[in-house]
Amino acid sequence: MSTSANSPYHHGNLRQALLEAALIILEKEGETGLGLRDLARAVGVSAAAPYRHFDSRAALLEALAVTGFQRFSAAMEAVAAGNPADPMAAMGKTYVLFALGNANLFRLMFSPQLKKDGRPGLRMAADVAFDTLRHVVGGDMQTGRARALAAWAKVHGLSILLLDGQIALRAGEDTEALIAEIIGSL
Amino acid sequence: MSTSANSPYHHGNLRQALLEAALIILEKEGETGLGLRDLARAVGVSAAAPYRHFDSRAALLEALAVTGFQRFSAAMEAVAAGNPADPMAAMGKTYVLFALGNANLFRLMFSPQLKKDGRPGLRMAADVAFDTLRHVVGGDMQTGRARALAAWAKVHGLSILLLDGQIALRAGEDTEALIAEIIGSL
DNA sequence: CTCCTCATGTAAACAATGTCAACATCCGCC
DNA sequence: GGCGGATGTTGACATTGTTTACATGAGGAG
Repeated sequence: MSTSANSPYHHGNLRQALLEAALIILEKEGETGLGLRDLARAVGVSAAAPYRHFDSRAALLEALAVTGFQRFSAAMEAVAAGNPADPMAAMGKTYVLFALGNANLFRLMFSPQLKKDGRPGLRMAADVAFDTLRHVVGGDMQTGRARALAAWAKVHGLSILLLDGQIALRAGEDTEALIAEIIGSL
Repeated sequence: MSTSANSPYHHGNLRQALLEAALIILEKEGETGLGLRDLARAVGVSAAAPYRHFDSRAALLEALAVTGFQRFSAAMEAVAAGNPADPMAAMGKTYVLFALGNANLFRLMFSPQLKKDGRPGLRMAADVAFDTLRHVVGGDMQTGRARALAAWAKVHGLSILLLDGQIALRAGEDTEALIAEIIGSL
């Protein structure tokens, strides 16, 4: 029996439940709205229980961001494998769509808060993600480095500007079309 | 006499003093480190005093971000006026250098927190800044819209990636040179 | 000049939050 | 069968943003 009707003293698999509930709250309420007490209540556990699995709220956030980077990497590899002809364009589109589809998670991944205090796990996950990205893009970061960085900057900037609502859609304009158009324009 | 030895009951010009001290603390400690009580203490005033000039901490942050956008606009117009030949490149470089020179202020300007709750003042200041930017870039947003947005995205993304330390400098590499190189690569 | 008003500042309190220490419960291994 | 450590609970503490009631004094009305 996993979760019996009367709440058992031991949750069985907290940590995972915390992370899942945290992800939902994060996307719905934003990083600020994700309080440890609310989270604990949502999972049906006391306020101090999360501390058995995460050293602090920042550690919880870090774990969340790490899963975000893993998911991000997976999406990137998948789309690159699916479009062997022109992986760059496909990856750029996926990059932006990932940001739009996981807005608050994406913001958390690049949160200055988290990297302010050490957080080596986050740094590692980010490095892994971008290393695979670099690897897929093509081997020579020597010669085409500036071009690769420019492409990355453009895609990342587009993601954030769209996320912040800074780039407004025109009447009857399609988001994906706009993304493709901007990415396409060198 | 500006600040007399015995602190007068009325500060004279709080609000301005608050904003200036807040800007210093912001750049030194980050947005999280900017607490209302610390700020009040830094200015030599009680913890509740700021509420006579700002409805909430968010309002204080908003005012700070607004000044940031004004300063940003001024820098942009100045550099555009100074380089009539090729304003685009000069503005791009200034854009990135502004972000690097006012890291936490720049982050605050694009903080999702602030725009989450109305904050029409911030929205207005941002629109004004980007309108002048659009105006300088060139009239036809109709035809060259995608190109303009792509340039904006590239510059903005480069700013954030550099800010977050995501783009690492190589040994003996100059920041400005890297910026110019990336901006130059279409 | 005097007085009175209102903007500005203070003090004390409240609710909420992250966090910790002391205690309770129970899973799994000898 | 019993014991130990992992896991969860309770209660408390410090800190923060914020509000309410009160204090101060600058500056105009008479």
